[in-house]
Amino acid sequence: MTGAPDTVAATPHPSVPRTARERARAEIAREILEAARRHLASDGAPALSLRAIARDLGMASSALYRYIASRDELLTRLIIDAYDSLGAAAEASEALVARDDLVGRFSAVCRAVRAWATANPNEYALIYGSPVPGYVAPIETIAPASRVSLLLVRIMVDATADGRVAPGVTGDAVPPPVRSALEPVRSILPIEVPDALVQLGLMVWTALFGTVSFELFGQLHNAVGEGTGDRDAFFAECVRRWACQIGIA
Amino acid sequence: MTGAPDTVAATPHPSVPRTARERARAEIAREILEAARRHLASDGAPALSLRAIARDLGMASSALYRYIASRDELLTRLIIDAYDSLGAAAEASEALVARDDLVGRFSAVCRAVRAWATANPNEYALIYGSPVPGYVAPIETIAPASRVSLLLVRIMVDATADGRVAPGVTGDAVPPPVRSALEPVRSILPIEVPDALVQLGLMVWTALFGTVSFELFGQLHNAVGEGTGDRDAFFAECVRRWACQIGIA
DNA sequence: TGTACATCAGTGAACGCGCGTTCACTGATGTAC
DNA sequence: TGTACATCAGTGAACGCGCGTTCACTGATGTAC
Repeated sequence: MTGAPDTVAATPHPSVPRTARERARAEIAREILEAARRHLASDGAPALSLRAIARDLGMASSALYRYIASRDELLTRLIIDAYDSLGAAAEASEALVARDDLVGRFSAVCRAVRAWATANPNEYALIYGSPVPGYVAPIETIAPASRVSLLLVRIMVDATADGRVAPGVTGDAVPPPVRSALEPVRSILPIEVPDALVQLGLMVWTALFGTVSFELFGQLHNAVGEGTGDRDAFFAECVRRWACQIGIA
Repeated sequence: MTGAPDTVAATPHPSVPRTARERARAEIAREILEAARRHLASDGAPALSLRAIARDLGMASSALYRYIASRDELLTRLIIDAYDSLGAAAEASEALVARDDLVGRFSAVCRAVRAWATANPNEYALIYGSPVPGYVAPIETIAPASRVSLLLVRIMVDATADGRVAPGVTGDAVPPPVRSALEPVRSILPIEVPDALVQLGLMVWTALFGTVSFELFGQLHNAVGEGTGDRDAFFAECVRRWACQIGIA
């Protein structure tokens, strides 16, 4: 693992591995992840089996250990992958909207989250469902996990900067104990953002994923219609009202 | 299973089994459920093992099949149990509050849900976490699953009946597609309850469990403080604002 | 009250399965002279 | 360009584990006469 940095830098394509062995290795590493994703998508995380992945790739199960340290490490990679995939989808949708259309940006994020979750239910369950007992997510997952919330945060920051937060929110104080609870988010925000907006932002963030989880995990049964477009209409109405609640509409 | 109804009705304690065999059977059935609950609480649903339960009770694993049909059936019983336990806790808390104190009743329900979930994280994950792949909840779970929502519904009905819903909610219409999506809940509600209140009620219900899930499943890490009382303060503030949102405060 | 028979809880062995991980090994690929 | 050695991907057998479920059986409890 000492390597030779300048040798690498001297090659025409520094990011592409040079030797045949390295190319093969990268390729197979990719195939392992792909197979793992396929199994995750079809059977869910609890049923993810290293032996099944090895079978898929036509190799001995022990060979996987040249590429991954353990099942937990593979799970971690899948978790990071899922967060990144969701984050990228949300960012792409949000980027299409004009910067000063705050409600549009907010709606785009919400819709993207729901669409991604619906398209990738097992990936969604992996990151937003019940934690696997005994598994602890390492630090590397934190950054990817924050991508969606960062988008929401930026919308609130922009709203504050442009003076477009409803007066009902700006003029709304928050008790001292709550202020202290909000410290972690506060610390990454400009002081101009009012406490109430931070609180409301957290509530809407939580409500967004709560709604998506309820829909995906079957909790809306007998509560919200399942006819054509019913769920879509309900969700759209939620989004509209959330935007009002954080005072950007 | 034909039985003799009048014989049973003639006994002094009709609900108590008569013969020694029946008493023993009921007792052991209870012990099995208790052991299952213990394992669920300590290791979580995915790790629940019939053999482990049998070991706990000092009996052969095959003997369990005199009491349960399969692992899935046991899971179903635990799910019903969990819903009932949560429902009973929420009902008990809510019952202590004066009927005309709508905000008090609402807060009591919210706090009870969070308290129960915190005290029984694996039970909570069983009913509100990611669904077990391949397991489908049978109809018997529906009624127990509705106990909490029924409490919330009653609060909204009472609020409507007493004319105590904020005018901002009463005078708020909802687009026709949303109306259609809300049909299932509407059908169990008096016509007087405004559409907007139904929508808002669903949103708050979803937000409540979304918040509890986020806290329990570790998603609030780096978002809401974990110092003494921080989470309590944040949750209390959420509850306060939810009450405003549904227009009862 | 006593006997003959039916019911049924519980046993223990077995089936058949799949899993994660380790280890000594082989043979191909890469490297230094 | 050619040879000697080091690296390392992949193999296949094995370890040790646990699981849900079935089945023929035994012996105690209950029932009918």
